[in-house]
Amino acid sequence: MAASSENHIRRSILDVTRHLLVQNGITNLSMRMISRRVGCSVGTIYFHFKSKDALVHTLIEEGFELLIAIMEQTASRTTNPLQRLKALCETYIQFAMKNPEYYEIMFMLKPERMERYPAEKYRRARHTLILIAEALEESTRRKLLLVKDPYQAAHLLWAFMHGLVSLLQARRMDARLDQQALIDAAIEKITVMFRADNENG
Amino acid sequence: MAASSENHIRRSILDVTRHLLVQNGITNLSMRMISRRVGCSVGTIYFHFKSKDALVHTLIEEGFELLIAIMEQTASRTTNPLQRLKALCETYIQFAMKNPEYYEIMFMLKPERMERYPAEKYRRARHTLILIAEALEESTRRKLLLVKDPYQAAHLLWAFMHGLVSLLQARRMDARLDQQALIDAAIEKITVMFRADNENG
Amino acid sequence: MAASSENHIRRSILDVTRHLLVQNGITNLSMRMISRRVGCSVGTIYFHFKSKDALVHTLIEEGFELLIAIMEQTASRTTNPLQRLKALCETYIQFAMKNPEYYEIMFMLKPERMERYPAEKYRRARHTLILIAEALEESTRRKLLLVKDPYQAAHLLWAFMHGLVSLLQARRMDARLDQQALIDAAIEKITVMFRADNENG
Amino acid sequence: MAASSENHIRRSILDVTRHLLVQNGITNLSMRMISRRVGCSVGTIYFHFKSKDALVHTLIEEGFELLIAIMEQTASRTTNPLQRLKALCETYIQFAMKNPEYYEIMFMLKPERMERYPAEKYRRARHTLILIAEALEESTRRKLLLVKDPYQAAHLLWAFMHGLVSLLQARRMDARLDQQALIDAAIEKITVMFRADNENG
DNA sequence: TATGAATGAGCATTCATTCAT
DNA sequence: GATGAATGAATGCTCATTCAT
Repeated sequence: MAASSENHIRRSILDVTRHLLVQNGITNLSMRMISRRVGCSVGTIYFHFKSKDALVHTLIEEGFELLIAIMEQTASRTTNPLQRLKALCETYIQFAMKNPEYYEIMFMLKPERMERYPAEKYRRARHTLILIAEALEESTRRKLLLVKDPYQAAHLLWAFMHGLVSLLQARRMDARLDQQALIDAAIEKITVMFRADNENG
Repeated sequence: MAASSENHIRRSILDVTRHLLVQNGITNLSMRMISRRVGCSVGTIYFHFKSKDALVHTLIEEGFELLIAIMEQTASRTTNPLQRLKALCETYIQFAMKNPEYYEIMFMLKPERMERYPAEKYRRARHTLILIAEALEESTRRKLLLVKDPYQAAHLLWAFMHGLVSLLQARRMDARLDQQALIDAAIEKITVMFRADNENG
Repeated sequence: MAASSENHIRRSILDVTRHLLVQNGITNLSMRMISRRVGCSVGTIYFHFKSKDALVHTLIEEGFELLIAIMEQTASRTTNPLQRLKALCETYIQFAMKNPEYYEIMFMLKPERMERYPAEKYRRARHTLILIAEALEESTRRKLLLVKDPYQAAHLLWAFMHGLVSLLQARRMDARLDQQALIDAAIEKITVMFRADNENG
Repeated sequence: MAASSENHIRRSILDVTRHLLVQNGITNLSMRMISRRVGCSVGTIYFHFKSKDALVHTLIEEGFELLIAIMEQTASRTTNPLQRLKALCETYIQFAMKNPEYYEIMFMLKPERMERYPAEKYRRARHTLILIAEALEESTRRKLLLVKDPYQAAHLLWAFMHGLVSLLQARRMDARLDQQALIDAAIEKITVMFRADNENG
């Protein structure tokens, strides 16, 4: 492609922003700081991105593209719906733990504090839920699980996973507990939760 | 009396702060704004609280006292451990949904961005986990559930509940789903998760 | 005398202020800090002193009273005018070095920055100069020195001493020089400066 | 050119700061006031100077460069050491009287109140003392004066001059005395102080 | 006498953003 | 494409002072 140098600095800005996001959180993110770290002027950032919000939007979009890509890849790799469910959950948690900065802006911002971040962008999260719901539904069809409302159930699984990763990332869980053991136990419980013989009404 | 009028403004400051916390989050919380809303000068806030941090600390402490109080009350009200477990979870979720501002400063701040908030205060959250762990353990003793590591299991339950309430509060779940139905379903799953005959490892 | 408790706290305020003055200088002196150190409320200070300025005025006055007292005592103790001159200079320097806080507010404040400090208070410094001028004049009369304008000469001596003590107090002189040796040398030079056979015009 | 307009405002900031320094002293110097007087925003000052301290540092450095430059120029102009000594003293006093704002930040701040002002900057004052000491030493070598410890003697002369200019600047000397006459008398005494036949120890 | 509560103006500093060049 | 210069509003916090009690 052409414009390689412009892409280079644009990419730098995005990457520096991501790193600063992990370190300082979104609220301590400043254009000045980004420019200093990138080694360009603030004006340059404004040339590539309309505003600070636009810069963060771009990262949010990138994050969702990345997450959806790996979730679909995972979904397509396994035909057994139960195994697929487990794999999807593992993929989600892995994504969150490996990309805390993406995860933060994708899932941990409150909408009322950033009305300016277009809601429609966040709705892409549903794609992930649909993949999970499909695995639940197919499992039910094949009598491997018994799930009445797969879409709602997908939300419950999401809640579980989200709670786990956000407490881990916030380092709020007892440090004496083994992190991987917790994740493994959680994933095991996920399949248990919807066992056919558990449904009781 | 003097005491009541002095308490009045102090209380006002705390309450206004809580409300602003829900609206704007902790990072958009400003002393000026609090004073404007309370109808006093900034200096007055500084008369009652040493600093912005001290003001937030007071709220954090209040929140934990409130949560622990109702959790213990709940725990003491029910002898059947399975019912107690359920009641504890309901109480926790209710607390979070009714007091989003307390919940935010208690459970949704990342430590690296609030080093100045004394860690020891946050450790009080463990009291809640211990109450849950005890219910799990007693249930196991009475063969109502089968939980190998009750403390770890309590963390898993906590993660589930935390994920649920934080996604609900952030309005990130599909609005077409009924909120109360989701909560009920979650609580039902919680007991299912540790059914005796589910343990397979 | 009666009013002992009131005097006690009043005295405390004055003494604490003096100590803070040495540590922080006049500009970092705050009513809050004084009250904290005294262990009373700010209001109490305002009961005893009309304002921060009035408090400092009181100290300035105290300082001048003290200085004038010891200068007069010194003057009255020695009849030989040359010895008296030397003793007066020694006394002045000693006062400055032992009471840096008094010295600061007495001699190191610029009038344009504190118009509110009544000039007439500062004029009391002239009493000191007159004692020195008298010693110079009497020395001249007795042909021990040759001083044409004793009052101007007193000002020169004052300048010398003031320069010495203020540079020493500000720790601006080379630390490798012995402080007492400098003072001794200065005092020696003072008598030399007005030797009869030095006058050449 | 661009360079001239950028320098223009930077220079304005420095000059306004100097003027405010004379009027109000360093402690009453505020960034707001500077910006108001310059006619720019506070942010602009912060664009040109990292902080208030950095701004003052720049002035301190400027002051020392100026003083050292004219002292060296004076030193190089006269070969006769006695005349050189006199000229150096005149130059020093002139500098102080003409640049009271530089003089204040260079010589009248107490170190405990300005720890942040790098000590190494102040040590440049010694250069001035060395020039004076050299003149004293050469005068002694040529038997024009008799000075045992020229470096200490230079400090004494400095003290004398510093006392004179700081009392004059603070307008603490009797206003009826002629200022220039005082300065002249002081300079005359300076040479007298170290006359060969005065040394008696 | 003494205090606790309150105020309003002030402080240094940082921020997202703009724009001529 | 990119920058340096500038802005105005915001931030947390401190200050001397007042006054009812």
